[in-house]
Amino acid sequence: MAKRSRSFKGAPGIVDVAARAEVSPATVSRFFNNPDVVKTPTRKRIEKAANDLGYIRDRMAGSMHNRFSGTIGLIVPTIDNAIFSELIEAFASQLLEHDRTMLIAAHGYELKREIGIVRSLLERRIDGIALVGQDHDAVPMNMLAQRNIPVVSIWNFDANSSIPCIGADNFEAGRLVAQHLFDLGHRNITVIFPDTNHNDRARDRLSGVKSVFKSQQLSLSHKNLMTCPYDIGEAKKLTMKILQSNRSTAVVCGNDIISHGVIFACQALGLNVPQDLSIVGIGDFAGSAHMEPGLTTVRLPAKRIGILAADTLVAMNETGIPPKNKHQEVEMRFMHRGSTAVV
Amino acid sequence: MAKRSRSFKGAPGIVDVAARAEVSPATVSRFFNNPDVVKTPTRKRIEKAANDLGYIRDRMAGSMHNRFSGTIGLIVPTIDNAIFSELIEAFASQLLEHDRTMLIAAHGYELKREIGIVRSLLERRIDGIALVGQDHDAVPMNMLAQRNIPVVSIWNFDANSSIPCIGADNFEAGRLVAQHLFDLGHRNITVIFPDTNHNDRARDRLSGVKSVFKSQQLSLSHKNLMTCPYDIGEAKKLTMKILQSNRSTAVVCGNDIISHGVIFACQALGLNVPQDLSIVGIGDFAGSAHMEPGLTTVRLPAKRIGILAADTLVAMNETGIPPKNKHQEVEMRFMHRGSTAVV
DNA sequence: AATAAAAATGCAAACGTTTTCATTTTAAGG
DNA sequence: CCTTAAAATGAAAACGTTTGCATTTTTATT
Repeated sequence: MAKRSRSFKGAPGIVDVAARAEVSPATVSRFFNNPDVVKTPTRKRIEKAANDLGYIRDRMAGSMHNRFSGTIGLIVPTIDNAIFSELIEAFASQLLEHDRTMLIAAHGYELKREIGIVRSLLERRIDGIALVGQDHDAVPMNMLAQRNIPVVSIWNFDANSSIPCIGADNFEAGRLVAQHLFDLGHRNITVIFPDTNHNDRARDRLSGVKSVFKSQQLSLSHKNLMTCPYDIGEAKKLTMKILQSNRSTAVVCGNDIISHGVIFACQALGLNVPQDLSIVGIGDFAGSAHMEPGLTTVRLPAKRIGILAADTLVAMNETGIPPKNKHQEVEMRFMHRGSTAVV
Repeated sequence: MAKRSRSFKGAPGIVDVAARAEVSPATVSRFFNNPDVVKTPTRKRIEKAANDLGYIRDRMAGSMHNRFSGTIGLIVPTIDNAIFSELIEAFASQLLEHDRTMLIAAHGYELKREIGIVRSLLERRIDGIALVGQDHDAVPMNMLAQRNIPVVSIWNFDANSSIPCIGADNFEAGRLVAQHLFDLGHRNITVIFPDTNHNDRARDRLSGVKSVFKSQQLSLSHKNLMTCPYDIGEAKKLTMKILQSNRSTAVVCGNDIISHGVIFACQALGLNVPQDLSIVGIGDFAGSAHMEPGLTTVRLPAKRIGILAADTLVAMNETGIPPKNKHQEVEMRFMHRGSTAVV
């Protein structure tokens, strides 16, 4: 029986391949990492040997030298929600293009959980990490900084962010939808937003909405500003309750999820959208374009953000460190659909 | 300057902690992996040293001995879709409970891509992997088998599956919704399903539907069996086209996504659901319960599947290998909501 | 208090690669 | 065909842990 160092574990190692190809392990390593430095005939032999043996390299072992693991982390508030799924998919696919893989975790909108997650990712030696938003605990940020791990903040654009960011201008998104309603003549407007604590995206959007109210000399009181979780059912329930006493002509929702709930609530109550009530969302998730009526909203290019984030992170650890353009803004698009009309 | 072997890289290593705590690296290692074998005072010293230094262990280095990396893979057809997001989130969270992390990738319903993905995951030394469905290319399955990597098939229950599986009886799901329509008196039924090639879930559901047709002596012809991708917009478009010439009283959809599209199509055409058309889906995704009308469907416990899958995989590499109950069936629930009515 | 057994710790050899440096082979130039 | 430079390969030392074995310390027993 030939010399098969690792065979008892079931898998051949680089030395097995080397032996079979009659070269040194070093050359096999080069074959995989830097193919053009090995002569063609040798290359062929190694390739054949590797195939015959079904060799799969152990990047982990390699990473002990490399300092790079080929794995990049992504932390999102939640996976189980249309909001981020497009982003996640795009990020993962683009990483695959770069021969990297994604390690993902969700903190469920509890920023404190991020510290444990970051630690766990760090223990697995990630080469970089993408974090949603700008609000983060100092502890994990320090862990990352101390280790010089490339970090990007995604989703929200902030020209003053200390770490590189890739995202859309959420203030502007909020401004756009609110202004749209005012332009249609609405003056009695209800605003339904998620909790803005530890959530810069929602906070910025709300600021944008408020800026329009202010410019119109209107007040946004407690009575017409409601808080609602990221859940269609909750949004629907809440809306059905407030619509009994509330005579608004329009609703601004902090995101499309809430909008869906509001629209369903109207349908349940027999209200006509947009004749009886105009509704706007932010995000343009799957379904928003096709529901009836179509939801007027702002399209945030989640896919593009995911791709840019992946590219940026990979570039950060391939080149030196910080990316040329530290703050990358992606364009939004206002989508005027059937859920809004003149008052 | 103290001896800091790895410090130039920015991060302290186990020997730095050992030096500071005045013990050997071996003891520090034990402190982390098997705390109860180290005496309390020593433990305290190590803990303090590790904290002072901000030490984060390098599991990768440890995995060179361990054979376990603490990382588990999940391959799904798609991330960007309500179908699997609940599953993914549950799987990831449960793994975190077990101090593992998830490596995830999507093949976009192209089974051939699974081979590259599996290879990539294997190179990262996953401890186990969960695959959606039973239809898989032989190549990746062999790679996994050769290496003795625990594998579970999730989503679909199949009592004869050669690998462990955790899922629901999709045949029964199809049977349930079709039978429901027949029980309501429907005889002219359109069936809209995703492509069943390389998709055992859809295939089994369709078989279930067909079994009802057969038992009712009805035929399911080309004319009333349509294929449609997993996309609300496509489903809506298709439905709007076929509803012009088609006088069915009910539609069976292969999944809730398609159902949503069908319902929106009806609303766009001014048809009343369920009076003019009854609609059933399968899955019970986010939104199905709250849309108007609520969608009659079958609830597949995605969360439970995710948790069970995580637990099973972890158990598989903690105990010996194969789980006690190789085939785990999770219960479904038929959800009768507003989208169906007597003809 | 002495001895045996058990518990805690240390030493040093792995784990499977990559990489530096040295050596051999090939190609180029005259 | 010989010399020199360049290209290809090999030998061996890392990388940061874990772990088997040996050694020391503690606890229990008489």
